[in-house]
Amino acid sequence: MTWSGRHGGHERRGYHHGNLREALIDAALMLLAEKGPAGFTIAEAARLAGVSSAAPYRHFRDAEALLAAVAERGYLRFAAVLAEAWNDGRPDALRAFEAVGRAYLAFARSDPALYAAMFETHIDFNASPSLQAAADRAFGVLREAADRLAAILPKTKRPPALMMALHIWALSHGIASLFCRADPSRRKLPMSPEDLLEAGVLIYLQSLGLAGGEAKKAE
Amino acid sequence: MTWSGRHGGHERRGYHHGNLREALIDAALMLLAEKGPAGFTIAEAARLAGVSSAAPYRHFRDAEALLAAVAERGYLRFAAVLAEAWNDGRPDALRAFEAVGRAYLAFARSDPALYAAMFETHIDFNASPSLQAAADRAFGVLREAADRLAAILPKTKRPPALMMALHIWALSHGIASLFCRADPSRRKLPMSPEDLLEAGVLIYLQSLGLAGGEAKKAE
DNA sequence: TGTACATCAGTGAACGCGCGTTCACTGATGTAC
DNA sequence: TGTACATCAGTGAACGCGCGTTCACTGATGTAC
Repeated sequence: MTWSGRHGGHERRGYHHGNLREALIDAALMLLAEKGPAGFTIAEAARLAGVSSAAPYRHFRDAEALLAAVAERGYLRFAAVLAEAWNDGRPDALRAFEAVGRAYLAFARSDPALYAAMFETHIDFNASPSLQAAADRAFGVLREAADRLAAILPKTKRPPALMMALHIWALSHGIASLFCRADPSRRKLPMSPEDLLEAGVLIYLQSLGLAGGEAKKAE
Repeated sequence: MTWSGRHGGHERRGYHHGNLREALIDAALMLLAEKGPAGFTIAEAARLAGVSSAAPYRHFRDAEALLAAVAERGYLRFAAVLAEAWNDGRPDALRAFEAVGRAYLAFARSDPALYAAMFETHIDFNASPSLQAAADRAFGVLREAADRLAAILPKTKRPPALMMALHIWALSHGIASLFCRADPSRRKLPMSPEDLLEAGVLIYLQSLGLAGGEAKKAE
């Protein structure tokens, strides 16, 4: 496949690319998807973007900086996707919460390279405040949802909302990373990852006294 | 004992290395720990093992084959560690189950490079039957533990044991991979990963009707 | 309005380097007789 | 028991290649006046 240097409707006009930074992030993403983190090089990203191998250095100090930019974009999109699914807790906290879970898996599934760049690359979050902020924003959606859900649980059984958020995050990430991959390293599963996650979350929430009509019977 | 021990095992003795295959796996592991999957090369593994750069090709077709051998060793050790913690369900299923959880995290924590080679490298399990078997053996311990645990749950609330095993596996893996890393990409946590996992498992099992008694959640 | 100029994003050639891989070879080991 | 020989795990030199990075440069753009 050829990549003539066009990006998002911006026509390549000649000497100046116009949007090279974004084009390089796109290119890096394609390489990650194709060859994994080990097969990614700055030189090839430049080639994909249609510029000389020296050009990327105008925008990124080194390969790590480019990958951090990829991850940052990933977290921003991730936060947006989760927030949209949460929809401010509508129609009710539980259903919105489950929509968030499905959105989580859908994201990992539809863009595995991006997800891997976010969670499998060993990035130093401390090195980039904006990356840290983007990641925090994504987790913030989960945290907010857990808060709202905790509020409707009976007080006697209510655990710290932060812990709930961490449990749900870990379970979602575990399922995504074990069962949602596109490559042959994915584990086989006798059910859909979405069903597995939803069942797990329901069992978990029942224990916390979620009064969900048929979801829980009097003990 | 003579001045040159013949069966030292790790002693280089001249033209023939004697244990190069294992030495290369060791070397690969060190490199993975130091530089991550992207920084690993066959040439450097050979250098670390003290042989010429052509020598590894007597044992491994390419870098991927070496990494698969690393992962296979990892799964074998993992299975052994988990089986030891399970201890055939002693003293009782619940306590043994929690010991397995702790052993899971301890493994990920004490040997993050090995854990990463097993779960973050995108290996094709289908390409190597022995690798597949080793991985199956590790999951088999979890599966067996879930079976035994399910047996003591009230029939009305008992879910398929396979699903239980998958939930626990995903939760453990999620916590390990998010919060047990040794590098700066690890997320901060207001509690120990072990406590987080134990609390999550307890909440989950309570919902399945695990008889209360000692299984109280922390307030 | 036109023009001179500063700024900046790109070029392309160059460099040293280390990797993957092949090759004919060589030294050690085990074994048949 | 000794010896001849097959086998095999290593050597070391060689090669082509592509990467990372630097450098002086050049073309395009925006703007002050």
